[in-house]
Amino acid sequence: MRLATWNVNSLPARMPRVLDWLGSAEPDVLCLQETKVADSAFPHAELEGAGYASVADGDGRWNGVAILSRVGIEDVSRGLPDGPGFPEPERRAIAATCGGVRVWSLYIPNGRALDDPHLQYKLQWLAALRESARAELATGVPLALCGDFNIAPADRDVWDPAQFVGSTHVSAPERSALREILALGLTDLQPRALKGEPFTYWDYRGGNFHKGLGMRIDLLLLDPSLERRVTDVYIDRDARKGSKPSDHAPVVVDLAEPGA
DNA sequence: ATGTCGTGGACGCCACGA
Repeated sequence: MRLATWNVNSLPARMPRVLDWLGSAEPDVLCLQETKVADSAFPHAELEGAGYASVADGDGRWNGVAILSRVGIEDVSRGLPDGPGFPEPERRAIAATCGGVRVWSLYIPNGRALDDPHLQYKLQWLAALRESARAELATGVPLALCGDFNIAPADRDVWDPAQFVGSTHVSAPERSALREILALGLTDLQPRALKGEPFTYWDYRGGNFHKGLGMRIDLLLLDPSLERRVTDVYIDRDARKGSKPSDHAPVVVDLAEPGA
């Protein structure tokens, strides 16, 4: 099974690129974030035409998550149980069982600045995610948490750690909240570094992509049963190139059949 | 470290979020 995650920064704006990518990468399951589309306008039919069933949770201008699958989508759940709001709950989590894997598509709050209330919201959100992950692991169904975590797990996951002192995405509380999730027994898959950089996100501004000024903030967290099945993990850096790209690249994992 | 995006409201630009 090929499983991928991609923050598309507006699905309506990115449909040509997404359809293109589905055709070339042929993922079995694709988690999307920042779809920025209301459920009533979600392009289910167009994706069905490309061979993918889809489920979504979005309310328009901001946020929005979805899961696309060609290996089934069952037991869909929207939102993060007991998650915080800002002030109301936002569309940042959807889960479904696809091909025997419990897949979560997650868009963790940005945090904005270390002294911003949004950072506390982010930490509360991660704590609620940890409790959801704990409950999911207890079911025994293979679990994959996929998405834009808005956290660079280690210093090597940003282009220059010195530039990030005092910023979100690298702070001790954020990294510690992520470590607490991993401590439940999940592995942060390390993608093959293409062109020597492990990044998944490059700001649109300043030609950052071409200068290699990126971050690894899009993560695949797998439980041990899935981690044992991994045959490859990579970032599709080419998807960040060309006309009207997202500012994120897809992260892809290939899983051998269970017991293979 | 920002020179860019995407969205939507009231426009032919601005505010906001990232």
